[in-house]
Formats: sequence, structure tokens, C-alpha cells
Amino acid sequence: MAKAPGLKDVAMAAGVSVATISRLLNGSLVLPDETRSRIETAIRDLGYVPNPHARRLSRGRSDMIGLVIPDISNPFFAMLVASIEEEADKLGLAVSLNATLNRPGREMKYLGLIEHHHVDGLIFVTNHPDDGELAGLINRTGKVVIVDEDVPGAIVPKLFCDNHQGGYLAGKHLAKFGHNKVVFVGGPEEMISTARRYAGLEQGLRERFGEDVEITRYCGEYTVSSGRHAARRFLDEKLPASAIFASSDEIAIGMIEVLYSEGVSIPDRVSVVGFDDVGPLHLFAPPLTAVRQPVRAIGARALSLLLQTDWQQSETLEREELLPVELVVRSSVAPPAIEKTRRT
Amino acid sequence: MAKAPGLKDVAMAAGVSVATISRLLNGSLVLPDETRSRIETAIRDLGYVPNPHARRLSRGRSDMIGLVIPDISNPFFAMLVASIEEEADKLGLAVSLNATLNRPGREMKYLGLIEHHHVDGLIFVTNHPDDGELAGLINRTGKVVIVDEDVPGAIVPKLFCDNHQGGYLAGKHLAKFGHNKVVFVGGPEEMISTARRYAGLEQGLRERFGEDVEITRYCGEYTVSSGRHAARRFLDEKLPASAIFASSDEIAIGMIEVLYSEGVSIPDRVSVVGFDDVGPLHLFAPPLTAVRQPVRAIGARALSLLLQTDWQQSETLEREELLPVELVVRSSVAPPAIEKTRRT
DNA sequence: TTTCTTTTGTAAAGCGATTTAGTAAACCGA
DNA sequence: TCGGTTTACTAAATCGCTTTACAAAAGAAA
Repeated sequence: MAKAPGLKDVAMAAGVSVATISRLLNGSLVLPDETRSRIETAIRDLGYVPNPHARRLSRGRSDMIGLVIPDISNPFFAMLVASIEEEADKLGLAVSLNATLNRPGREMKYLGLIEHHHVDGLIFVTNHPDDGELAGLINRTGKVVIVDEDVPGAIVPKLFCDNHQGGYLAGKHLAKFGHNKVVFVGGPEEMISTARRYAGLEQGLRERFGEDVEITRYCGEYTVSSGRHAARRFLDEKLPASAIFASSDEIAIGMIEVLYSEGVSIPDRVSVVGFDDVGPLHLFAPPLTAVRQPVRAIGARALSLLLQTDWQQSETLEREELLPVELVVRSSVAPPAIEKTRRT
Repeated sequence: MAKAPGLKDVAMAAGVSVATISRLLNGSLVLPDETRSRIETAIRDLGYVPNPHARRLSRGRSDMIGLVIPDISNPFFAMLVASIEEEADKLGLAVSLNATLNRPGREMKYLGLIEHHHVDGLIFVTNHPDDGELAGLINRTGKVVIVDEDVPGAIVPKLFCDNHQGGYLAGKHLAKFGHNKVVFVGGPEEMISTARRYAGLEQGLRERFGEDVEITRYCGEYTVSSGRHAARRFLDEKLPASAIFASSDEIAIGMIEVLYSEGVSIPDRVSVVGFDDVGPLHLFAPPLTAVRQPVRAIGARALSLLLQTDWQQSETLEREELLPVELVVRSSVAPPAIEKTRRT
């Protein structure tokens, strides 16, 4: 297989200079039909395709965006990646995938990709609290869009689902069934998703019960094992709560696992509301009621934020956009059996 | 923010030539401690990081591997991507993600990435039959590893799970419970996964029942909607089968959805065995017995195949490697109720 | 006819590394 | 002290494309 043809070869074949072809291809030159078709023929005949590395070096940009994600094997993130990739592809942008997998320093390292012109911009998803170091770095580098979970102090466009609304919907739904004692199982305490969902839940509950509301708050991580842990704690502490709001699919899965194995029936003994609704919750036993995140919309919007933002105008940078969530009602919520019997 | 420092700046600061630094960094030069530490200091002080684009252009390779995947939002593929990315990262390789999403021509296009030196190698996952065009292109370009599903005629390393064994395990398990009439719901008919799983299933059944075996074969796609379709057909045709072997998580999900909605109880009226076991099948109602694919192992091995293969030695290219699967027994298989009652 | 514009290009200097070929200085044994 | 070997390093070409600055030819206006 002969070496891939270069611009030089095409130039030779078409009888023009390399500059002419390059400029034609990049639209910075209008040529008479005759010359242009000669060049186009040569390109087709030789099967010329520009060398992307040379191109990137020359132009000082890469037409490639970076994606920093905690873990792609998590279906929520996977779907996020899928939608971003799909949008990027439409625009002829390549995507460079970087999973942090909770390895410390990874996020910092990947932010360097921008500074060193590896990528033109970054879509950044974190899943743990920041002490300010990350925020500082993000502000220095710019061209970053923060998605799903906040990095407080970073002055860049941010895109989240409407966490408060999600909590509120869950709260109202539980309240409607008469639950006023519920356990909230969130991710890390400091993260906005946890705080906002909790606040929403509380509001939803209080709108119905006023002061007569008891929310126990468990914080941990957005993982299956954290969910298992929370469920065990819930059982050990013998809380009077009649419902659980699990703040992610993973947490819900972990909790349901141990509730089952301990013979705790859902929703007879506890009602459960989940969050994310990415996995096949509708096939669970019982089908799980959950707040659904608009994952694909988040992905698509993240990319357009990255591309549309004017990175010079510092005013436009500081914006936070919220995408609406919805409650998908299935059958994991029922009236609180225990409370009922006690009262009657 | 000043422009990123280049090799030239470091050279200036350290009082040596650019070549010296480059060669030191690439290990093609051993320097006395004094000089070396002077250079290292300069690098650290300036915060020098090599420009990857320049590097790639110069070396003619990218230290980047391409990943061609049907759809990352499918958890099976997501996990595959995750494991490949993780391994690649360990080796300092970047990953370029390319989803084909069943858009025709995409696979061809992405294969071009190799020819045009965009990436150093490709891990290729297809999900539909090939008429030979793809195989030809793969053979021309080389440096491709085919994973999960075959492209017949391509002479490159191939890595699959042991599909036959998977079918066999499912068959034996069903046989043990007395099922001799089963519906096999596969992906596209021409694909090896379908053929091999079917063959395995048949063997597993026949080992127990000999000629007294009735397998109905539905082919379609590895999607939820294909699963729904198969389930509807199964109900419409009122087949005497007492068990279903669903050849992927998605198919199983689709089928269970409609079986439920039609009030068909699992495993009382039909037993179900799934394949993949990537999703939370253990929380389904009932927990789904399934053949588990070693997804992470496949990802890791795919990368090492790509890197370890000697692409000159054409003999070593034509190898097919099978990774073992296992049967995860849960509770979606029970003795065939209908048959039983009929017999007694 | 002369001069100014437009059209149609080209030459050459980057982009920031790698790498080949080579040189100056120091060392070393006889 | 002389040729030969190491040691320590450098100059310059190269990768393939982009882009700036400029030029020759053609056409238009005066």
C-alpha cells in the first residue's frame, strides 16, 4: 500500500500549488470552475484526505472536544456520552473520552488537555466535592462547561437537571400517599444534587404536612454499594420511616437488593422513589417509581453550550441552566401500611 | 495567560538545544546528571508539556486508538468502552470514540481513520451482517481487532465470548428443568452470535432429550423493540414452548415487558434465560437467570490484542479467541407447568 | 496608452515537535 | 603525542498543512 497522498501530490497532479488547494479546501479562495474541477478531480483520483495532525498543528486547534466523565460504565454517564458524541459527530467534531474513575488528580490532568491545545473545549462531569482547587484550575483554563454536578466557584456555563424540582415531585408524590416520615438517601453531602433534591423533597412534603414532617438524611455516594449500606443502616436503625427517596438508580438498586434479601417488601412495608430512571426500572419488582432525568437533552445542550458560548464575554459565562425532570409513576409507592395500622 | 511554552523556550532556559531535550525526553540520549537536572528544572519551571499535535505529526503516529461501537448508550457496549478506556489510559493511549448508530457507511468512514493516520489502531465492534465490503476494507487497512461480533472474511485478530458455550449452558439448564420445547430469540440471523448460541442451545437440549427437542427460532435485532416484537409473535402463534432463551439483555427486557403486560407469568407459564447479564437483572421480577458475558475481560483483552499483534506476520493475524461465559442462576426458570399438567 | 483593479494564483514562513547525521572536546592506551 | 574511541551535544531537515504577503495577467477606466 503506497503512502497516503499528500497535498503536494495533489498539487502536482492538478498543476497548481499546494497553497491553492489548501485555500480552496478551506474556502479562503474562489477559483474559476475550470481550475476547481481540475483540482477536485485530482483529489478524487488520488483519494486525498487531509492529514488531521498536520492540520491541527497548523491551525492551532483540533476540532476535538474532551469529555471528562467519572465512569462510562455507569448507564447514566454512558447515555450522556452517547448523546454528546452523537451531536459532536454531526458537527464534524471528534470526541476524546477521559474517565476519571475516582482516581485523584485525574480531573486536573485532563483539564490540562485544554491548556496544551489537545482539545478545543471540555465538557466536565465530576462526582465528588472540590476544595476549590479544581474551580481555580477551571477558571484559569476556560472553555469548560460543567455538567450534572457543580464545581462551586468555577465561572463557566453550567448545566444541571432541575434537582429541586425532582425532589419536589418525589415529595409531593409521597405526600399524596400519606408519607410524612421518609428517608432521603443522597450522594455526597456537599454536592448540589444532594442538597437540592433534599430541599425539593422537603418542600414537597411540607406543602402537605407542614411541620409534621420527618426526613432522615443519609449521605454517601451514587453507587450500588452505598445504596446497600444505606439500606442496612435503615434496617438497623429501625427508623419509623415509611418511604425512601433514593437519589440515583445505583443507590436504588443497592437498597432494593438488601431490602429484598431481608424480606422487606416494597411497597407494602416501605415505598421507594428513585432518581435518574435510566435503567430498566419498569421491570423491577415492583416497577420503580422514579424521577427521570432528561439525559439526552443534557448531552445535546452541553455541547451547544460549549460551542455557543462567547468565551471572551465574561458576563455570559456565569450562567446556570436547568433542564426539567419528570416523575414516572409506577408501583413502588403505596400508602404507609405500618402507620395506618398504628393509627387505626 | 501567556502562550504555552514550547521546546524552544525550555532549550533557551536550560542553555541547550531543542534536539537535546527532545532526545532526552524520548530516551534516545543519556545525559550527565548535571545537564539532565538543569533541563528537568527548566521543564518544571516553565510547566512545559509537549504539544501532542506536533508530536503526532512528527512521529507519524498518534498514540491514540479508535473505538468503533454501534451505540454507547447500550450498557453492554458502555461497559466495553469503559474497560478499554481504562486499559488504554494505563498505557498512556488516548481513545477516540466513534459510534456508528446503525448509520450506513459509518463503519467504512471510521475505518478510514486508520488509513489516514488519525489513529494507530482500531477496535471494531459491529452489530449487523456484512456483504464482504467491510471485510475487504478491513483487510486493506489492517491494525484492526474485531470484537464481539464477527466480520466474516476479515483476516485480523478476533475476540468473542464463547457463544456456543453460552447457548449450551442455557440449554443444559433448561433441560435440567424439563424444557424440551423452547423459543430461541436471537439477533440477526447471519451473525455468529446468533448461530453459535443457537447451536449451543440445541446441543444442551439434545444431550438430555435426544430427538425429542423442539426449538423455534426467532431472529431479529439485539434491541428492546425486537424483543417486544418476538414476545408478541410468541403469544400470537400460541407456541407450545415452555421456555425462552433471549439472546441479549435488550431482547429479554422487551420480551418481559410484553409478557407482563399480557399477564404471562414468569416462570410459571414460561421460563426465561437471558444473555449478557450487564443490567440489574437480579432485581427483575422474577430475578432473571442469564448467561453472563465477561465484558470487562473482553475490553481489556481487545486492547492487548491490538497492541501485541505483530501486524507483519500474516499467520498470527488469523486468530480467534474465545472468552468463557458463565451461567448466573436466579429464578426465572422453573419446570414447565403446562406440560406437566398435560402429562399427569 | 496608461494606470488602477480585479482575478488568479504562488512562494515561503510558520506550527512544534522528531530524528539523522555529524562535530567538538575529552579521554585513553601505546 | 598521536590516532582512536567515547562522551556530550547540535544543526538542520522533516512531518503535512495553513496562511500571509505578494505577483503576474487580465480587464476596466481615464
